[in-house]
Parts: sequence; structure tokens; C-alpha cells
Amino acid sequence: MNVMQKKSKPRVKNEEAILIAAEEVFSELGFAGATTSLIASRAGIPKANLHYYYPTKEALYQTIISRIFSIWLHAAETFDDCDDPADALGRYIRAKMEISRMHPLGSKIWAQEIMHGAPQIQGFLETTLNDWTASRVKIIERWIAERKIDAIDPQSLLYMIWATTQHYADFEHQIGALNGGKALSDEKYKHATETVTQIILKGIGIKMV
Amino acid sequence: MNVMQKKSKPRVKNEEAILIAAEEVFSELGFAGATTSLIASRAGIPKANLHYYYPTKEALYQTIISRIFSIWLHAAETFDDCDDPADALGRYIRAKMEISRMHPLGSKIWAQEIMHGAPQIQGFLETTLNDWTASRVKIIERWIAERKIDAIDPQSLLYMIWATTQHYADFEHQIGALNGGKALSDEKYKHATETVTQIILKGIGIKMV
DNA sequence: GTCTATAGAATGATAGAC
DNA sequence: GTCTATCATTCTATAGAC
Repeated sequence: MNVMQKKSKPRVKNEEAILIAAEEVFSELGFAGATTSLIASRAGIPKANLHYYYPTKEALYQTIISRIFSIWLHAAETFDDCDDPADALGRYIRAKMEISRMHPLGSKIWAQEIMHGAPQIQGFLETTLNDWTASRVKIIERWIAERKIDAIDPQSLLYMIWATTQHYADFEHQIGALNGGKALSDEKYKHATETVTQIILKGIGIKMV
Repeated sequence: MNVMQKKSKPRVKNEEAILIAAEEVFSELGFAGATTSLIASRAGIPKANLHYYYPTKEALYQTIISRIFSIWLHAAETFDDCDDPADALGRYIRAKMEISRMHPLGSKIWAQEIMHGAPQIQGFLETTLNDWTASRVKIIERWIAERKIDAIDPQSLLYMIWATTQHYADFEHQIGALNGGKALSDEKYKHATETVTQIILKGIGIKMV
């Protein structure tokens, strides 16, 4: 037998089912509105069983948050320090749009967490996000100094990218309502991604091919 | 005495205090997380008194929502059918930024309402917003046909404007955290407004003066 | 590991005196 | 109109049998 205690089969299965259900419920109802009994019910297990795997609602919520954080980190890495702003920003915008498409629930939970004053992720805002943002502001300022892009405010540019890309996740219900009540097709989503990329890049003075 | 029954003095005062407190609490904790006792406490009255003025938590919430709706209508009117897209869009973007500055709490409540599937405002999305959006898409398409702006997807442009301007309200906590822990000064906010306007207008091919 | 039953706390709303 | 006391419900969390 291994030194690493292998997780038992039902544990793996149940934990995964709980996390999927929890992400749904937290995104739909917020932390306060979510009930452990609803999460358990959607996961297909009795409520007491949920508390066996995750002792408190808050512990479950923090597990969800840390998963979302790792997705955030993945996107952050796509904004690398490269000489070509069209490359770097284009890749970053497309990565963020892809994440909004693949993980809209996580994006909504994240947005609500910030709207509520970031009770769980304040530390992240003050350390990881702050450092990451400062480093990217420096890169953008260098592009400006090298006359590769217009002399825009770097922070405002970053906020615009975050806002626009996350909007497709956070407001997907509204976008669906304005699309005849159904979600955007893959084709339309791709088109939106290209439009967003084009407007932002052209907007900061990058010549589009 | 007037035919219109004048509202008594304490009623006016208390209703106003309740609405201000309710907007705060709903934006911070969401509908489910908000408690009538906390709202009453912030309004400086006993909980039973709150229920005297607003029989249920939901009735109070709907009053708040209808106030936010009237602000939305006000912003919508600034996007008028004019020949100059720089004028029309610039005015609209600036009006939206101003609203995010003046009414961040309302914006957050609105965002959460949509994230939760718009339980109270689904009708608004399907009628007023849908009609308004369709009419503005037509105007944008006309500008494109007249070669006044690039041939971008009108919907994506509108979403970008909504996302970016509302981000300054909905994510003000994060923006503050990235600004040394304090809110943006009037000066910085003005600068952000100009940056946002410039990037979007230039991004759709409008020559900036 | 699973599940029934329930304890203990919080909350929305109201009764009824003033 | 105001306010204390309280009911009824709901929710988190756990005990304890299996």
C-alpha cells in the first residue's frame, strides 16, 4: 500500500458532486442565500452527509473559492512580458473570454465576493492581485514609452479588460435574455471575442492586421 | 386641506432612512443575506417599525429595485438618436460613469439581481431593456452603413460600455484595494472616465480630436 | 461511510399595549 | 405611530443508530 493514503472511491465521487452542486448554488443565491440542504439535495446526498465531508458551510465555500483562485492564476499567466503588445494583450483577452465561457459560475461567485467587500479574499486582493497588477502596469508603461501603444492610463485599460471579459460570465443571464432567451452560440461567442479584442487593441493605438 | 393626502412628517423621515439603510444592506449582503433587523438597526428604528412601513422584506426590496430602475431609465435617455456617434456615445459613456460614481450601491444590487437569474426584473429584461437595445443596435448599424464607425458587432459594443462603466461601481472595493486601500479621488475618476471614453471611441474607428 | 432525528440559533413577521 | 415580547419557521450543525 502506498504511503499516500488513497482517497476512497465514494469520497472522491461525493466530494466532486458536492463541489459541483455548491458552485451552482453559491452562484445562484450567494453565500448567505445558499443552504446546505439545497446543495446536498442537488448533489444527491443527505444533508448530514454533506457535513461529514465539509464540516461547515464556510469550509465548503472556501474550497470553492480556492478552486476559482487557481483558475484566476492560470489566466494571469497568459499575460506575459513580451515585446509585442498585440500578442500579449490579444492572448490575455482571449484567455479571459475563454474562462468566462468555461467557468461562468466561478466568475459570478468571485464577483459577488468582491461586491460584498471580499470577506474571504481580501488578502488575495492586497497581495497577489496587487503585485500582479503592479507588474503588468509596468509592462504597459514600457509599451507606452516605446510608442507601441497610446499613452493611456494602464489601470483603466486593465479594468476595461477585466470588466468586459467577465461581463460575459457575470451577466450571461441578461445577455441570454437579449438573445431571444437562449445562451450565445459558440459562433456568436467567438464573434464577440474577436470584436472585444479588436476594439480594445485598436482603442489603444495598435494597428490591426 | 389638500385632496392629496400629505404624508406625515415621521413617515417621510422614516421611509427615507429605511430606504437608505436597505440599499446599503442589500448591496453588501444580497437579498437573502440582508436581515430586516440589520436594516432597521442601521435606519435607527426598531425592527417592528420597519415592518410597519414595509410589510415584508420583499416589498422593501421591490421599492429599492424600482428606484434603481428609474436611474437606469435616466441613463438610457442620454443615448439619443443623433448623427454624430462621437457625441452620442461619448455622452452615454460619461453618463454611465457618472451613475456608477453616484449610485454604486444600486448598481451592485442590480448586478446581483441579474446574476441570480433576475427573479424580480425578468420582465424588465424582456420588454424595456430588449426594446431599448434593439433600437440602439439600429442606430449603431446606421452609423456603420454611413461609414461613421467601423463595422463592429453593435451588441458587443453595448456590452463593453455597460461592463466597463458598471465595473467602477460593482468592483469599487477591488479598485480601492488596488489604489492603496482608498477610493479613487474625483480627479482619478475623471481621468478614468476620459480614458474609457477615448479607448472605446477610438476602438470603433472614431477619430478623436 | 450513511442516514434519521433533532438540538440550538437566527430570522421574518405579528400581537397588542402604549 | 412606536415598541416590547413573542410566535412560527427555517437553517446550520450534530448525535447516535446502523
